Amino acid sequence: MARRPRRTIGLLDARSGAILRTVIDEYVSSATPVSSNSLVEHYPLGVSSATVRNILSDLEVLGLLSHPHTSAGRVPTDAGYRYYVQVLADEWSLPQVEQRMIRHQFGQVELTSEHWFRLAASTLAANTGTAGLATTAKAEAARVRRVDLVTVQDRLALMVVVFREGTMKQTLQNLPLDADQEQLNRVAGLLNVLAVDRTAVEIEAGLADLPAGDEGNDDLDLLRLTGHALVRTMREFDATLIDDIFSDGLLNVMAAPEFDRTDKVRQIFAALENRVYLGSLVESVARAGSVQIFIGHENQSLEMQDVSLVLAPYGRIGRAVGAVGVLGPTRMPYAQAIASVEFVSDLMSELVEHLYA
Amino acid sequence: MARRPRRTIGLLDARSGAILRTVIDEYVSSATPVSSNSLVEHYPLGVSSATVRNILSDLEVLGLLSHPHTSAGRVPTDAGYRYYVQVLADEWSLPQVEQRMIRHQFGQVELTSEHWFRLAASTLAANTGTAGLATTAKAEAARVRRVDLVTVQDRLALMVVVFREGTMKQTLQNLPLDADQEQLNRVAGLLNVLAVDRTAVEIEAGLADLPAGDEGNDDLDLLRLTGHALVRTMREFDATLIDDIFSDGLLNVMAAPEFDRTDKVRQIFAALENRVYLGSLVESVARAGSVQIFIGHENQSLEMQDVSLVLAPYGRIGRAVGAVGVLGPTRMPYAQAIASVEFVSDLMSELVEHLYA
DNA sequence: GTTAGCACTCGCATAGTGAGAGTGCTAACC
DNA sequence: GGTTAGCACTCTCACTATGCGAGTGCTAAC
Repeated sequence: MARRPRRTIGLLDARSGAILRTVIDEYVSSATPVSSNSLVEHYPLGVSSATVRNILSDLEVLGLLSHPHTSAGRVPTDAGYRYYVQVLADEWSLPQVEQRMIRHQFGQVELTSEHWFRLAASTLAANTGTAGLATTAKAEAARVRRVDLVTVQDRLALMVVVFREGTMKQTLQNLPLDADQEQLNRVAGLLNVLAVDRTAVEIEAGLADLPAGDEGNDDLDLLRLTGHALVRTMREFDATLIDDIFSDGLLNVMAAPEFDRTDKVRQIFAALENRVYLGSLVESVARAGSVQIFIGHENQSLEMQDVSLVLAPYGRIGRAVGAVGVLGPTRMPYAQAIASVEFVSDLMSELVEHLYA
Repeated sequence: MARRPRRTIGLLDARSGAILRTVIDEYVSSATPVSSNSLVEHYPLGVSSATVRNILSDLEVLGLLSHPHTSAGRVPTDAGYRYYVQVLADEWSLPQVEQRMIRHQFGQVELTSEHWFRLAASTLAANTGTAGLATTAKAEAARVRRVDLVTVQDRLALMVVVFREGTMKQTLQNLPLDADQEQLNRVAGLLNVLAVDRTAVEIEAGLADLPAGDEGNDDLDLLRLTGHALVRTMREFDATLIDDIFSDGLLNVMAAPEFDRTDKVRQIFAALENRVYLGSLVESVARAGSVQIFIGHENQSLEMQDVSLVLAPYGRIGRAVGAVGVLGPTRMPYAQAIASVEFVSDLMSELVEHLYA
């Protein structure tokens, strides 16, 4: 339907765009299909409901809106939301007061990465009314910051590894001989020389270069043993897509009317447990290097067809990278979500920066 | 209604007890109200449905069964389940094959407490069709197994604490002066002398006994600083009721017909987030020293009125204690749940035993 | 291009109905 | 006295019918 030329935004002329935006804003806040009447009543559109109906009908033909049934109002489609976030959404940023408050909270909390993740998730949840997510930061290949060996029993030692990315792992290690803490300290010293700042591959190479034979040397034997255990631990860690994921506000999402039936809720939880898919999302967000939005059917994962994700990477691209974001119904306040996620991811990046000299 | 004396089990005569048990078994597996007819059809009771009806009616008067409405069958009440677990439930134990398989799995998994918790939770979930839970072990007052200090930046150090109970904590620590790793190693050595095997209170006392003044001594200053940070960390840890809780099989529970409405599901999650109440349960289970069952309304917590918990402590009473258990609808296979929880708690106790010389 | 007017569609709430399930009671039976 | 057959009674559930209200889509006039 060609109309007189107007300023167009994206594919739509200004008026159609404005109406689409209004429909989405209205639907996001009310959760009920939006009728032409309610639009002309609540917004100063300057046209009659009949005209609005014509436009709504056009938007439906374009696949941006849909119709639950004949006598119902309009509901945005995934494509509609996509157009909205791409073209229409007003720039929105967290109020300065909010920003200061969040910064303050991150300053107040104990200097522990776990606290940061939790705080990031809960901040996002609170600011968007959806579920907040935060994954731990991971590098392609983890590098050791420090290894320690602690006696537990005569022939059992605890190996504690701290990675440069901030995560820790502990494993128990059976020893072939009695070793006291003093000896373990010596071995740990050697192990640190071999391992600090190195990846699994590099450490393995270093182990191969150790003087061979020399069976009598207990320290060297223990070094080999614990070194290989360390490499195994690191391999396992490297193979993990997401080490840990923190979430908050899932109860928010459950309260949304689109999740009144339990099977929908189950999908969300199944989705969150699908580390493979989430891992691929985090990876793609890290590659993109900026906030990414996955709306409903755009998600490959079957469990995610009814939810949207807004994710942003944090950390240093190429080194340790994680993601923060929100998960909610496709009917989500995208502008706020994007702004909040961007803000928190910047904040997390600053914090991670601290952990690298 | 006095009848001729019979062998009575608990308060009920043998026949009434048998019928109550049958009703519960049937209801647990079918999830639909049990009618007098279905009982006489499916079980060799040797009496007519009319007689069964009389007995059911008596059991209802006693408050052990209830009636959704006139023309519906009977449903057990919380009191009915209580009587069942107390008096009626058949002894049940995990089949030997199961037991061996589970033992094997615990042997296969990497020697990391986190893996054990996850395995415990998933084992319980799989064996009972409900949600499996496992909390980390905690002592009244944590004792240090090892402390380490790692340089991060010139004036920023990472403190890694391993507790005897197996948990680890890490915090960042701002330093008043530049300190290289060598110096931190020296300080950490002193800190370990002061802290190993000690509680927060004891370490604080030790710090107070340090030679005063002597401002020029950097090592001593750092020792004081990190020592107090350590005490703070431990205090916070001691104040936490449950350090961490692992769960698995929540999707199982959601699939149960009693949780078809989302608001019921929300209650479960709210309940799991209620660390205070869960902590009090773990404590009471630890005090009791054996498996405890909390059925529906017996729970103080409002969110738990529709669920039952079967919990058992593991670890060494008086030292590190945690709990494993299952959470599900009150309509739960109690006998299996009790046996599974007991078995897994014994297994976890064995494993924890390993961590103490 | 816009708008008033109106017919049309469809969901939803309400009421009514019949079938079916299961109980509770009574009177007879052993 | 306990047990049982028989039957009336109650209540839910599924199904159908009905009317209302909401909202659209179309048409003809502006």
